[in-house]
Amino acid sequence: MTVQQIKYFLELANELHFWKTAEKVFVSQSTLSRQIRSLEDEMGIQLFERDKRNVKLTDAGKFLKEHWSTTIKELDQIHRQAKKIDEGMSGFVSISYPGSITFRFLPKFLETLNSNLPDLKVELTEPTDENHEKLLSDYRTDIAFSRDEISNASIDSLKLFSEPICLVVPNNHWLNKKSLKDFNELQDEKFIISGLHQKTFFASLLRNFFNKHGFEPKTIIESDFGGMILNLVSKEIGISILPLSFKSAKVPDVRFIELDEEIDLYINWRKNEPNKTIKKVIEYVKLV
Amino acid sequence: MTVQQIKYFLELANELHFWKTAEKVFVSQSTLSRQIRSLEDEMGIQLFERDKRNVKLTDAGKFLKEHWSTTIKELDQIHRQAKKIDEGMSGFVSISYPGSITFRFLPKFLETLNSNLPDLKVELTEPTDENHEKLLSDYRTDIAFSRDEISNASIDSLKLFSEPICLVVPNNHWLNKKSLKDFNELQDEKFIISGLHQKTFFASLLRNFFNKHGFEPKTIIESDFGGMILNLVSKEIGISILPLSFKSAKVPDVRFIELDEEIDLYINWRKNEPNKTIKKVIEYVKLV
DNA sequence: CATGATTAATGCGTTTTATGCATTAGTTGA
DNA sequence: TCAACTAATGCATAAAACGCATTAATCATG
Repeated sequence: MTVQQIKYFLELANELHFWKTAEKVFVSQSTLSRQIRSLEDEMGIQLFERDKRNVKLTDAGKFLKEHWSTTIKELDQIHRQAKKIDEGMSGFVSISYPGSITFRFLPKFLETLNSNLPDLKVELTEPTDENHEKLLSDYRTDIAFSRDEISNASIDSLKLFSEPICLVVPNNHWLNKKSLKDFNELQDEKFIISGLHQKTFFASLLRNFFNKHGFEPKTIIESDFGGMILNLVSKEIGISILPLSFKSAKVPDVRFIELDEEIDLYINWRKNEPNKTIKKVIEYVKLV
Repeated sequence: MTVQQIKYFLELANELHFWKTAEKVFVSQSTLSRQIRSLEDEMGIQLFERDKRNVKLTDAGKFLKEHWSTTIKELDQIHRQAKKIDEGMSGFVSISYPGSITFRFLPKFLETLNSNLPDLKVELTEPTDENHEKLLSDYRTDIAFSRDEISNASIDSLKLFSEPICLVVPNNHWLNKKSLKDFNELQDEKFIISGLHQKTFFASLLRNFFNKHGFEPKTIIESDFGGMILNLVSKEIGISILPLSFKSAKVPDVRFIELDEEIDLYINWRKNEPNKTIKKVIEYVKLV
């Protein structure tokens, strides 16, 4: 049994047509036919019911389609990770991060990393709705920066720093730290913030913050993208609340007013990570 | 890449000696050498560091040893289950059960099953320390009878029946239902029961029961095996507490005195089980 | 109902890969 | 330095993979 045969099977299970599948996997129809037959013989299990016209999965075939799909995905991830280990400092590492560190922490860290490990490639992803635990356990990322702390027995976490969250206002806005006595003074302001119904950590933090101050913002634009938000604020379309890190984006005509709330940044990685390159990258993170 | 190559790799990873491994997997040393080299070339990963004398796993090799071990075990389980589905009513089903149903429910059920599905083989296991969830999710069992209810999102459970737990005493023992006013009357009795420190459900039930009656038994023999316990009681070595099902064992010179506590029996199976034979067996269980 | 279109299975020749015997080449230990 | 041990390789043979051409079975259509 070869991994290739399993992949032929999975493709045929989707397509249920030998000719079409053969084209898709770049072999002749007769080769595909024989490979599937060979697989059935070796396992002693009939995978498809078929005649000259119809191809159908058997019950066992349906079962294997489901489970082999998972297994092949896992194998691909394992092999990719093994390749990463083999390549070491000349390979690559996957890092996921929240948008809010785009302008300060992350560039500094990547600069440090590049100086010390110039041959190491970095794959950056800014996940939108996957959770970090799954990204790490599936080897889709090797290091996950997050704003919330992850409590999971198979993941190690470390808090890197805290920073204030800020009101973000246009330069000539009437508001400054000294003049803000009560949040209800802002009830006429237009807000450009994350949708408060969302499940992200930052949305949750905003909900808690507003509840604490007994305040309900008038949201006119919902967005998660800090760069976009900063630009809209500078054009005086509305005001926002973002972590102080965004100040480093140096968008003109925008002021940051620190609030009495802080937000953290955590680094997370798989417990007992065997990959020495990832371990070294984590050490460099701690140095930033 | 073939499954066989991965198995060669895993065996060599354990043995770290080509000649010895080749013997174990029934191929020549040169075949093994070429198969491992072929695997390394195809993956573009060095798995072993070796010269003419020493064989050592690389870091990537160590990683793959760990993960491929798991993957191969899963594949074997998947294939076994697929075979089971393919064979249907002429195949086999795995059932795990607690010892306490050996003498009544289980024989009746197996009789029913054999009458209706005479070509179906049944594999019975009485697990000692594995938990049912894992046995089911790993396809090591298809149906798990348990005394405790399993709350798990991927397992369906059904309560089959309740029965009293009983004091089990020798025939000529002074004790009977009417004469037992207070459990402390038994403080001089010698008990033959499960070790109360154990993590089994029945041990837990016994602990709770004794605590409720403010009683601490004088345990002289710790055993989980009902058959053994019954024999020892009949020889007047001590008394015990067991579910009423054991009465059907018809061990002579033993009496069962029902207590005011009941114990349940549950049947558990994988949620959304695709195997029609297992589904049918579950239906027969409900008929008993 | 006959015929043509469609498609999975199979015959056959060629190419590629796997296998094991024999041998080489490198690494120790005495 | 030499012998013992063992992974890698040369080589001949067997087995498997592959694709072209064809067969055989299943419909849809006229």
